[in-house]
Amino acid sequence: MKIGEASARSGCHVETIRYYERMGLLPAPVRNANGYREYSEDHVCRLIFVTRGRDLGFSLDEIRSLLGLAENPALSCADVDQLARAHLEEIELKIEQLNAMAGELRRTIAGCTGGIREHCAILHSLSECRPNPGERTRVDPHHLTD
Amino acid sequence: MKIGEASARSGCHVETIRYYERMGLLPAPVRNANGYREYSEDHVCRLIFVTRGRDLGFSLDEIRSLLGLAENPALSCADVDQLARAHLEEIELKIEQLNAMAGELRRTIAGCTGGIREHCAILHSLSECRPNPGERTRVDPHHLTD
DNA sequence: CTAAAGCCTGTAGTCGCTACAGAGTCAAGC
DNA sequence: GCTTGACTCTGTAGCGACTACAGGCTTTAG
Repeated sequence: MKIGEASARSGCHVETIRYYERMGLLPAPVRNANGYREYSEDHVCRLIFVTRGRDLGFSLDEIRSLLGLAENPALSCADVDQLARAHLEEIELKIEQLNAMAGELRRTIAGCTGGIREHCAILHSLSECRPNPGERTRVDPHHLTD
Repeated sequence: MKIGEASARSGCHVETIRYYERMGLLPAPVRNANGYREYSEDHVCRLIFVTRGRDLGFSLDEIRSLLGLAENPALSCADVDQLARAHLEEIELKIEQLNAMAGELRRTIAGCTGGIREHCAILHSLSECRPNPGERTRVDPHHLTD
């Protein structure tokens, strides 16, 4: 099948498929006479593997590891398990941080009367000068969804 | 004060301070004879404003808006409020998605016996070929903290 | 036969920084 | 006075995971 069909079957944009090939996550398919990529079922399965890993929040690097593990039957499942556990911890941390952010936002919104600017709790809370705040953690607000 | 002190006072890396200036989030400070930037208390406050907005998950663009609102006393608090509410919704969505991810990871981890590869639930769950999966959402797993 | 859709390569843009390179400046110690 | 190291400057390139072109080819549908 051509890249368009592989895209439809895997749910992966064509540009992303070519990107994964460049990144070494997808083996380069054979080309037919006109130079078009010709994909097999295996490619689609692999694309789904990658896509599904991304959905679970794994980085491409982690997925590369998972693919390596999946293709080396001599290795034990424990490696995979450990990767997943580490990843779960990261996600849990992130949820915690987001909950903290949401709580703070709710508080500041609750303090806002929707009226006069001088009393706006949000701007006030943002403007508050904290001397020597020290190290802070920060959560990336972007790319909520594709 | 020089950029190093502004950095210490605001908790913002020096490179980030210069970056915010380039991005128009921080007014360019005066320069003294040697060309060094000379910051005022106001600059530090503004840096803290930006930093705090980032901590709450606002994008630099949103912070630019907030700064505009904060500096235009004619505008009502309602604009600020709306921005914050929209942002809160995004965060709540993100938490939901992360919870779903965590749940799925926990399930696959629970199914893993830690033993023989053929029975590894994680690899199996990733490999599962789903025909025509349709549109999926995806959460960026990166930049948990700085 | 023609127009649109699909495919190709290569490169640049996104976001919010971070990390250099290569140069100048300044304060402290010898 | 001289050296050393810390600080500052500008400018540019890199990160991750794509996305979006430009400019050209091929295939397909009407």
